[in-house]
Amino acid sequence: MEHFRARCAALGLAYTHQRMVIYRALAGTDAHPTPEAVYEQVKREIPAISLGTVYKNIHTFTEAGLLREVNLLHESLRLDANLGNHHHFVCVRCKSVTDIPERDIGPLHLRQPLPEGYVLQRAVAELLGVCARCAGSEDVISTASSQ
Amino acid sequence: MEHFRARCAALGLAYTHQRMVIYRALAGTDAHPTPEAVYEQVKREIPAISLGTVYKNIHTFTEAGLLREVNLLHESLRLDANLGNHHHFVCVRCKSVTDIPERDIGPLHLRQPLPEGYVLQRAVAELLGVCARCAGSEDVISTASSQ
DNA sequence: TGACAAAAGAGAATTATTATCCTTCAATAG
DNA sequence: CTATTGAAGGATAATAATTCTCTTTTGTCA
Ligand SMILES: [Mn+2]
Ligand SMILES: [Mn+2]
Ligand SMILES: [Zn+2]
Ligand SMILES: [Zn+2]
Repeated sequence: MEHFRARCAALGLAYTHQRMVIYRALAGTDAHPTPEAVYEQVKREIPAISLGTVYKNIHTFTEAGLLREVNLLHESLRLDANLGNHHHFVCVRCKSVTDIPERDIGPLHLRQPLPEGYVLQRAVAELLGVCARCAGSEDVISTASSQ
Repeated sequence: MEHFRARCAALGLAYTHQRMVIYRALAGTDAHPTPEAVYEQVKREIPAISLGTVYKNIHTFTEAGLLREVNLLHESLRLDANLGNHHHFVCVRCKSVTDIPERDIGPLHLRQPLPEGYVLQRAVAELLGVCARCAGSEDVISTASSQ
């Protein structure tokens, strides 16, 4: 766990006390906190830390692969008038959402019960990847000058 | 599709031209638009419509069950330092996210190929429901559709 | 048709996030 | 062990998304 200094070095990131405490706040919980929650936690140890520093490091860590975003689509509300059961493919590049018919994926059955007291209403698969348009127009290969 | 007037009546909602056009913009696409995108679409037909009206009706429709939010966690970025493969249970009440071990759910294998050109990177299950704390603390007996 | 609650429009306010600008500091070469 | 320097931090302004407040208009129903 205290390889953090080495991991920063390996990633070409400067090691700072702020980074260490921010990362520790995240790695030390199984909740899925907001930047604000991380900020509140870190402030207990570094009262003078800036919220901007928390945001900046969250992005740095995410780009470096030390963290993941739970919700790729958090930037804005996204709506769906299709009320039937179906799954979603989300493009990590353009954030487009494509419906996937329910029958295209095996039923999401629970092999183990949920934690005590939890009540399940619905289960959907979220497929993450790159959509056709983004895959075709990117640095994958410069064969495309379409669109 | 033009039962919309009747559906409004059944839901106790006043029928307005704005509502009809907003709903039509949503029901007429398989994209998963933002409120802004809906607003832009609707403005073509009702140039004087207010963005607030779009937001208000989106909420009204969602509460009425005519629409769904794609992203329950859009209010703020949520972070995860657990890089291993696992699934998530999201509480529709308190928005808490609980890790579900990958082995607790059958592998999400695709029975049909993705649309041409799509590249899959990762697949996760999102279980929606009510967490133990929320289920235990409220009149959650009718957990079908509340928020 | 008239009364009234609901809905729409305008714009201010709030919240989440990002950008800017200046200061401080970690890394590293000498 | 310094000096240099670009990266990182802190303060705060700016932006984007969403909600709130207030006033006017409109749909519903008697
Ligand atoms: Mn959908
Ligand atoms: Mn997780
Ligand atoms: Zn894409
Ligand atoms: Zn809950």
